[in-house]
Amino acid sequence: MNDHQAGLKRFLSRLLLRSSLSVDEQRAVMSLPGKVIDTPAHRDIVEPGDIIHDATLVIDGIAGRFDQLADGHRQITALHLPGDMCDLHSVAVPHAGWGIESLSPTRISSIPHEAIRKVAVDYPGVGFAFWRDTVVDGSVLAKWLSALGRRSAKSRLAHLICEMGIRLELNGQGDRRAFPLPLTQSQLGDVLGVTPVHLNRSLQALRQDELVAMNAREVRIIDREGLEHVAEFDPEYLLLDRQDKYTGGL
Amino acid sequence: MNDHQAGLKRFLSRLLLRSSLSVDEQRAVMSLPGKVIDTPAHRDIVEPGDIIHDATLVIDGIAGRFDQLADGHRQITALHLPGDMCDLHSVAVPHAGWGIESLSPTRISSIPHEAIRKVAVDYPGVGFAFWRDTVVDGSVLAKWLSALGRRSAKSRLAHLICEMGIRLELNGQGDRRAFPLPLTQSQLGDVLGVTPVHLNRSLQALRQDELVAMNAREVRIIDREGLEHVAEFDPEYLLLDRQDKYTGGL
DNA sequence: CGCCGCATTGACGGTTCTCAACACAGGTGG
DNA sequence: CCACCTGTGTTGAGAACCGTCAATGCGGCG
Repeated sequence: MNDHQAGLKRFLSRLLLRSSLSVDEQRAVMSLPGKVIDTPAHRDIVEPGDIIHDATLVIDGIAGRFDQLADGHRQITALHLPGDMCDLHSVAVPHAGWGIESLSPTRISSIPHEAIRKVAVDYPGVGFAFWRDTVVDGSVLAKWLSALGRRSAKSRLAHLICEMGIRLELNGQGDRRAFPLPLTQSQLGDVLGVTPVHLNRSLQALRQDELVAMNAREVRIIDREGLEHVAEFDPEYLLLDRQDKYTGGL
Repeated sequence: MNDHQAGLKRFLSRLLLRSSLSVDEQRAVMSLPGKVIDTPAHRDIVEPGDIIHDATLVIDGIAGRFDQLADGHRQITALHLPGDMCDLHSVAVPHAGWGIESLSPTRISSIPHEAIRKVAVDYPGVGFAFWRDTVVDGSVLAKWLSALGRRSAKSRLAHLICEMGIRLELNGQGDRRAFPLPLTQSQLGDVLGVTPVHLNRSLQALRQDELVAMNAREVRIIDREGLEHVAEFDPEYLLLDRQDKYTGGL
């Protein structure tokens, strides 16, 4: 199995987490074409304002969706792990108001919108799974918005660490108590809406409380329960159960 | 035409803004069933955690989607105007992690998911329009996230006022310089992630700068250009143009 | 070795929160 | 008609959170 197919397989697993797909439907997803591209860290994969014709599937590394302000400051609005289709929503809305950047060295597969659309139309169950995947993306976005509006930086950082643990565990990259997270403090600040300096201080507060030990490469959670308490973390918003049990199989 | 149909018509206009639909497809949307319900202000229409079987179409008034914290504080994550389907995404994900509340006295129509799903499957173009509508919702969410992370309260308030002007103008409720906005300062604070006290002070700053005059019922923008400058407002994220020109008509 | 990006620390200032008080309008019951 | 109540808007003072600026240390890499 080549890298592109390995990425598709992870993407398919992600879909199957929330949607039932028949063998035919699964085969249709697995037969999507794509071109593998390697990028170093800190590169823009999609520039804000582009009109795009291909979706970006993360095979390895971490990518970020961001919004850019006039002064050049960035707010990262989503983190994308291996198996995530960064901009599945771009299939419906090709005019990118956002950008995508590689946060760590990243291997991606570029998949033509046209092929994705054809699968969605030919297999309504897959189309529904795509729609649902977009909704999951929005659910995470809403939770981040709520955290940014109502929680302290320390609590937001704890929340993000809890979330990344669950998502990476699902991907088979470590488990929820210890996992790789190759992000700089500056990038974490761009996610959480704080400056690098303040992120550093928030992190030290978590270390001081003996909740977590982490560096630029990996996270070790010392007291998961305590961390979840600081974060008020409830993984429900990640929608980890089958959603189609309520929708007549679609 | 009854109220339910009037609401559907506005919803259809919203879809047509971004997606082309054939006469048959439009008729399918207009034939969706629904039950009209009136609610006073400050009522929960959907409780967080519910499993829901009907989507909520706003016919009149303003509704808000919110996330609730352990201490009872709310963060409003979306505002829904007449013609908006509050929780179209619930068709794909019926397990609500969010809640919906009426912010002003509101008339809604409750539309069975089942009917919406059937239309989406029978008419792939409509299904695609639904998906696209969900993406627009996410685009606004991302812009709000970015504002919350990177802008001052004053700038965020200015941004929200600019956005509401455009959205209400599209609805035929006033124009972008003067429009009804029946929200309390406390509710605006819940949208912008600030306390009512600080929202009041941010608003006074805008009044001081002679940018806007507003009360609990309506907004009059005195200097739209100045306001957009404070907000760094660019309406692109509202995706007001036809998106299907890039997607082969879907 | 020297360079560069990143983590860390300190001092200071601005933004926003909390707590508290008061004004005002609309609605309700006497 | 008036007294009262409640929700909302407004203002002030002090504290907590977070940003800015600046300097230092540290590790990887040429």
